[in-house]
Formats: sequence, structure tokens, C-alpha cells
Amino acid sequence: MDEKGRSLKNNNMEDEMDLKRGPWTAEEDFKLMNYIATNGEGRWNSLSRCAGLQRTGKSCRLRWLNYLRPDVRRGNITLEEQLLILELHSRWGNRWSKIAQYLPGRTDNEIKNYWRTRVQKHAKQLKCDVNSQQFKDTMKYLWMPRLVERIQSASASAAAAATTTTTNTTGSAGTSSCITTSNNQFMNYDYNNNMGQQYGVMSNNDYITPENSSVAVSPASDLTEYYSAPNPNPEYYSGQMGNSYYPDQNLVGSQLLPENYFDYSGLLDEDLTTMQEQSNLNWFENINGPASSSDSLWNIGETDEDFWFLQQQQHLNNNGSF
DNA sequence: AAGTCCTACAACCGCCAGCCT
DNA sequence: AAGGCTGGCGGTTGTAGGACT
Repeated sequence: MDEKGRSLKNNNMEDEMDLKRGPWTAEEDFKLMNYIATNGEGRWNSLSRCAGLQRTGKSCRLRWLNYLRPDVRRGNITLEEQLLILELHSRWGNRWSKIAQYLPGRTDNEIKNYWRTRVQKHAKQLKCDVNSQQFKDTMKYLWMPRLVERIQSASASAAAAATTTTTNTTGSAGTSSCITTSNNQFMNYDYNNNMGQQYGVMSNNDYITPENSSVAVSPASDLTEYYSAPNPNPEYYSGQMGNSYYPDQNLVGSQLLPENYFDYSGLLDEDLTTMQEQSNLNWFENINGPASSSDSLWNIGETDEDFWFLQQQQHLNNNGSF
């Protein structure tokens, strides 16, 4: 019997057994949680029967993994998580479950939904395919650096508010910052070495820094929103930036450490030139969309911050650095 | 206030690989 | 070796609720 035949057979069996579909009720959730608490998970079909649920094993598994599991993290995707998703997706594509391994508490389904609703939306606004080189470049050279900047900005604000110390050291060789994330993760990011000198972004210490910026975290858009969900299980995250955080041992301590996320050292100015040439439109017009667009990539003009950011970009553009 | 549109996300579906008999 | 079963994955759909007109 082929796969389709098998599926039909399964479906018929399910019909015969009058299995329930659609949203789960609180009672069903309770049954499932109770059963798993006592007997553990796995063997989902028999689990479903034994727990007295009129659901497929698949449905039970999905409900447990995506919703009922105690370590499922609720709340909006944070900036740090957005950054990680963009980076890992650029590495692996639509390998949602693999990407989810690197975001504790987040499910593949949630990440997939985030990608479809937020990222693909922006690709649509740019009138380019989400898999196109143009959009990938936009993410890599504008969106992701922007996220880094916002993370640092939010971190600096939080630190100032808490009157605790953040480690910002300024030396003649460059500016290195410690980005403290909402999960007490930290990212060492060297503006000058990783991006600034190569691309003219954030390269000048008296130009863009969290200290001299008037950046205020605002919920104006996907790119400006910031919400750090309460951590339901704090101990789960402790030490997650250490080696144990990364299930793929081949990447431990090398490619995936945050300080390497934006190591664009292999990229040349010609690459950016080519990138711009590939676009028929002005780079910034293309990114920002028409002035009337209310939900463009940066929501230009909606907040002082975004206007400020655009000015910085235009300044860099005019100076030929970008 | 009512209707329509949009967004986010839960849930389902088909396919596949691996294991077991 | 072949067929069946199970779990896992990525793609897609349905829908509740908020935003907009």
C-alpha cells in the first residue's frame, strides 16, 4: 500500500472512531497533562486511548509539545530571538525544528509562524521573494545590524534604569560593547571590527552609540517592537550561552557564538555595490517603500528614532560607505 | 454600531524516515 | 524483504480577536 492509500486508510479509521478535531478544551488539556505527568510521554496513539482522549496521537503530541509542555515559553518573540531566527534561517533555511533547538522554550511552530507573519510580510512589502538574494541582503546588512543596535540600546536603557553597571569600554582600537539580553544572555559585539570598518555602519563612536542616541524602545513596528516576556522558568535558561546551549556540537564555540553572528569580515565593498546594482530601485526607497506606506520595513517617520536611523543611513550612503 | 480586513497562532495535513514484526 | 506503525517535520488552513473603515 502506498502512502496515500495508507493515509486514506488512517483517515477512514479515524472517521470510524469519531475522533475529535479542532481546538482543545480545558478538560482535554487536563486529561493529557495528567496522563503525561503520571505515565510520561511517547507512544502517542496508545497514550491518547489510555488517557480517554478522542484525539489522534499526532494531535496529542502536537498539543503537548506546542502548548502544554511546562517549558514552553509564551509571549512575543524578543529582539534577541528575532536576531537568532534570522541568523539561523540564513544558515539552514526552513529547518524550523533545528532552529527551535537554539531557542529554548520556543517551538518550531512558533518560529515558523513568526517567519511567515513577520518576515515574509516584509519581503512582500519589498516586492521581492523571501528567498531572493535581495531580501537576504536586506536582512543581513540592514535588518540584523539594526536589531543588534536596538538590543544594545534597550540593554543600555534597562541598565540605566536599574542603575546597575553594564560593561562598556571605549579604547583607541575600537568600541566593544556587552549586550545584555532579556534572558541574561550576553553578546560581545565589536562594532568596528565586525561591521563598522567594512560597511560604514555604526563605525563612528561619536556618531551612533547607545549613549548619544535618543533611541527609545517603541512598539511601532515589527522592527521596533520590544517585549520581553516573563521568563516562566528562569533556571531553564541559566548558562544557555555556554556550550550546552548548542545541540549541534560542530558549531559549539565557533560559528554560532553571538560574537560571530555578524562577522562579515569576508564581505567586500564590491559585494555591497553589486547588491545595490541588483536592485532596480534606489536602495533606501526599495527598503522603505513609498512614503505613504504605513507599515514599511522601518516605519520611517513614525517615530523620531526611525527618522534618526534613516538619517544615519542616508549620511552613510552619501559618504559612499554603503 | 456594523461590516470588513488583517494579524497571529493553534491545529491539521501529507509526506517521510526509522523501527518493528 | 516487505508491510505496518509511529513520530517528526514542513506546509497549509481555520479562526478568534483586534484594527480599520
